Amino acid sequence: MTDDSADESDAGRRAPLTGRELAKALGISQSTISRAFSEGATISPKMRAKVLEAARELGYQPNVIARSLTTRRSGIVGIVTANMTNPFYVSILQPLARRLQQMGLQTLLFSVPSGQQIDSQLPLLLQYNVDAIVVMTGTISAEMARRWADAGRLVLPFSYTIPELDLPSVSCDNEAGGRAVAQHLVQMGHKRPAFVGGHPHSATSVARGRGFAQGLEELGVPLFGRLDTGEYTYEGGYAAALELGRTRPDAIFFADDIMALGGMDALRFGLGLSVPQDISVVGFDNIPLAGWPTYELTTFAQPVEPMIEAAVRLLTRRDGEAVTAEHSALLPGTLVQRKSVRARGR
Amino acid sequence: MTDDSADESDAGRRAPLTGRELAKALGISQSTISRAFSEGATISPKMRAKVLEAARELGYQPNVIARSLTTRRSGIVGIVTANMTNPFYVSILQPLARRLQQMGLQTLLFSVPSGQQIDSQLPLLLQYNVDAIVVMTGTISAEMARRWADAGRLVLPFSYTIPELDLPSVSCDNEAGGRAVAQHLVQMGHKRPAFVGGHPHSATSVARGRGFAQGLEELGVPLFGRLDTGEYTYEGGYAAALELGRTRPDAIFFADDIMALGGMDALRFGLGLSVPQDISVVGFDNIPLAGWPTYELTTFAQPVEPMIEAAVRLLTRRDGEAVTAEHSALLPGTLVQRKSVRARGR
DNA sequence: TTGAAAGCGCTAACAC
DNA sequence: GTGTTAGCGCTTTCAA
Repeated sequence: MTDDSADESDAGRRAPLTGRELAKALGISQSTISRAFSEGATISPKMRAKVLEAARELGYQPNVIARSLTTRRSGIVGIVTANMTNPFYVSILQPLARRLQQMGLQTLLFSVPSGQQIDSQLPLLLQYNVDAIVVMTGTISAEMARRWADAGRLVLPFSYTIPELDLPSVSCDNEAGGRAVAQHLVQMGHKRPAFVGGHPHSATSVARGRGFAQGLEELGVPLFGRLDTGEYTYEGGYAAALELGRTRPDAIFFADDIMALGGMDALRFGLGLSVPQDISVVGFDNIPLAGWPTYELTTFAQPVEPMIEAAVRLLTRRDGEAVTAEHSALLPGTLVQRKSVRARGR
Repeated sequence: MTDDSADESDAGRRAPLTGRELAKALGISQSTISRAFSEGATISPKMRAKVLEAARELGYQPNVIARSLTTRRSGIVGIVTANMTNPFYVSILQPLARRLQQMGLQTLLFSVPSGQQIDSQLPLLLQYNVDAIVVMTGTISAEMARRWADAGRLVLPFSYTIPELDLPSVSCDNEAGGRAVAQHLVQMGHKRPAFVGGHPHSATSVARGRGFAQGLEELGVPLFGRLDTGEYTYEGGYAAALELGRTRPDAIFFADDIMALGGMDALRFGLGLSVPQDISVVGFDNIPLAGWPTYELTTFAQPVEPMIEAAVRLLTRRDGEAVTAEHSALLPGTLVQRKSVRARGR
């Protein structure tokens, strides 16, 4: 490569300052520099102040890559996600990344093709000495999960659970949510409530559906119909509503908002029905779109803030404390009533 | 730390295999292992096959952290973003991350508070030996940009430009887009077209507005009104439309879709106007929402796929080839006509 | 409390 | 082609 800077001082190309260089400049040893930057190291306050001062002045920052080579921790959290077309995940991702940053952790985004097992990709993340992974989607094999746990790494399913594995997880109380929706619909006089689920094997969808069905049963109202779209998308909700709507339920509970919005559009534009006059619609998540005036979707809100805080707490635990399924956070959500549900005459 | 595993074989906690261990197992030198995993290294095909075979069998993978310590490249691309509530950025982020993964690059997500200078955060990224950063938002000082360039790192503004700096960028031809919208609206007989911009100093907003104004001028139609929301949000668009709508333009061009959707809702629900009967609305980006039946928004589509490909091409350049502003990709978009624009009688 | 020295797992000259 | 050797910039014993 031809370098057109003549001078040897070479103001530009300068690599970042190393600890050794800073040490030399201060006439001390490199390990003292290291100690100045380590939390509980044995170093006099005076010396530390001096080092930090000089570091700030000369623009020295420890190289985290080199550090993680010895400590075997990188300060990086991997976030595994598939379906980012779903606004709910986005509304998680951004604040989660920001909170982690505040805690001095970085976020490695890992996107897997929807519905795919994430196992094959994980060794790659392990190579990066990723401290933990937050899994927002997909399944992970028991063996791979154990490999991570054994390496002292946390695998944290977020907003869903993998029932077979002894993993801590952070999620909303989906079953209670489904039940709350059932109670609300019955209370509003609905007689023919239907349910639209996502992927039929996803624990999330199952829990919401079960809570809903049980809630109805407890109140003596039969579940009028049920359909699984296979995936949480606008299009999936649209198609499901088109099919289910023809059977004339008086309310449909969708397992998430994005499907509910697709469903509302299908009912309105595909079937010519009016929401909520002809049929009530309820969603789950409470994404920003749900509050827009065109939709005014009644929905069960996931407690996003507390969920993120719970995740951050688990992710910033010090080593040595094993984190097991017992540390899971199952947080309560709240029903947000808007205008997509209407009282039915009795 | 107390270790409660009695046996010394210690089946669980086993650290990943190192290159040296693999070498010993094969009775060869560690550098041969390294060569087997390096693209253009001088190693016999036979030996390489043998090593890779053994590696697969024993589950060895090179430690990328250690590698990046010597090579000073990490295989990580930082993506700096602020406003992820905007679906457009999301629709970029996911495919971009996935394409980079395919190329063997990882994505470090970096979220900065909206509107903030990103300079302060960049040294942190540099610490991670991030090879390049894709900047989707915010501004960066000339000095910081130079520091990165000097360190052989690419700073790539995506979907926007920082005019003052000699940086390559990938973006849509915003000015041409604005002009195309102007032509379309005039052609459809509009006489009082208005413009709603985002941040008044953002190059993107300025270019779209300028193209629009020039397009109108060329066709002899005066710009009826103009407003800047200060940020690209639904709420911003809503408020702007409320204000601008009262002056009775016959069309509003919003500098992006999310503002346009907010605008449509404001016109409909806030002002009781009907779109497109009373007023036409045009957006920019073509996010998925724009195609939903409630909105059917006519919009200028950014060429997302080509933009991502262009970005990936720049990001995967081999070192040594300096990448300057001349390598910028300014890609043409297309007007997507839906139902939010209606012909006006002459 | 500080310094010296070893090593984390790899790449890259340099020999052979 | 392959082995040897010297680092990359840190953390962490071990002495002093």
